[in-house]
Amino acid sequence: MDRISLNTLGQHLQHLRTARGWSLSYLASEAGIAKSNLSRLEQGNGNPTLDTLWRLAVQLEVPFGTLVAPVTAPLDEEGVQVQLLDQGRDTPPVDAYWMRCAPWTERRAEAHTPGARENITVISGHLVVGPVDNMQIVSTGQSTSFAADQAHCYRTEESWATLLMTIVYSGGEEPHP
Amino acid sequence: MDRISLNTLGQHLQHLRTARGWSLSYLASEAGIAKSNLSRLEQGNGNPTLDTLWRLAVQLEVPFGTLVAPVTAPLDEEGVQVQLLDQGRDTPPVDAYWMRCAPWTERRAEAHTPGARENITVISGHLVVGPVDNMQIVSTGQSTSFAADQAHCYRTEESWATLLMTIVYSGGEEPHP
DNA sequence: ATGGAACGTTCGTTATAAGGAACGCTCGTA
DNA sequence: TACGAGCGTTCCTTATAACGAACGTTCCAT
Repeated sequence: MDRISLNTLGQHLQHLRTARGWSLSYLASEAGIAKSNLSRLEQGNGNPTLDTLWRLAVQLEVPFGTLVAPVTAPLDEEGVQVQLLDQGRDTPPVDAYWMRCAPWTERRAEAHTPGARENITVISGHLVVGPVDNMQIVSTGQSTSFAADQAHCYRTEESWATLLMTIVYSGGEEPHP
Repeated sequence: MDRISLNTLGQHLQHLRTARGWSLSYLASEAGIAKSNLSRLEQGNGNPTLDTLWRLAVQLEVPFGTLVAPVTAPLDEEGVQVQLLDQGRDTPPVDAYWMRCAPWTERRAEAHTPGARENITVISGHLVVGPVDNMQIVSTGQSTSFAADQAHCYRTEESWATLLMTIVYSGGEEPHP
């Protein structure tokens, strides 16, 4: 938990509150917390408990994660943004990601667990993706699927690319043994 | 914040931890919190700070809200939750959705614009989906694709189903003319 | 002008979440 | 059998989040 996250939480809280035309005192009172508490949070200091967050989320009628969720995906490593969307823990386990790549970038990924497969659907732009010895071009709206239990790679050309990716771990094996 | 929420948080934490085959001591140490703290949380007592929740979410590689999410998320009247994830406005335009369906529910959808296709990837559970005269079963981790310029349908059986869906509008036609 | 009410902030106090050192327990292993 | 390593739990202590009563503002209504 760093200062940046706390700042975004504060800004987010204040935005949600003022968007409703509510005063700080009013929100604090309705949520059942001290206004000094809320004041500190909006300033980006403090480290609220789950109880406090919960009361605020209920009062603002906002899904819980929204209070803390960064405005945009924060991770930018070499022009690639990745955000975990959801995880399925049935058999097989499935991880779902949203991913955005800048033009002319390449992201290499190590092999996942044996039998794992990846599924790609391109939302905008196009990219070249797959096992390093068998990469394919995937255009806007298209999907592809490949074995991910070997080194693989995502590469963009002249345009940005946005895509959904799922990793399917075979036969109920755990992704993080 | 009531006792029930704390219990579900505890159960959720414990499930995520054991699913990875991690010991309580290990997770606490990796996340940088005292194991007494984690122990208390898993028992459904305590009221963690955002810092503590954050460290656990990062270590478990779980989206933040997931830790706290209620067992039964709010559903619309038909037992189906839909959330727009992203929109691509290249050619062709693409809409990306996350979708969750309760057991034994059926959602009918009208035809989209001519040439539109839908792409489904199942994250957990399984469902029967496609044009009403040609529906297919799709299991966890699998994908399918079908013409969406005719009436189509999503149907679950005995289990919940979570999926990613993309709608691809053909030839640059706008989804909402 | 002047009182009152509401606003957001600051500060000392109190409640409590997090930390850390025990404990009893179950395993393998010598 | 005895030992050590690791497990999860239970205390007690310490750090700190939440509270509540101030405070200085602003802005109306008197």
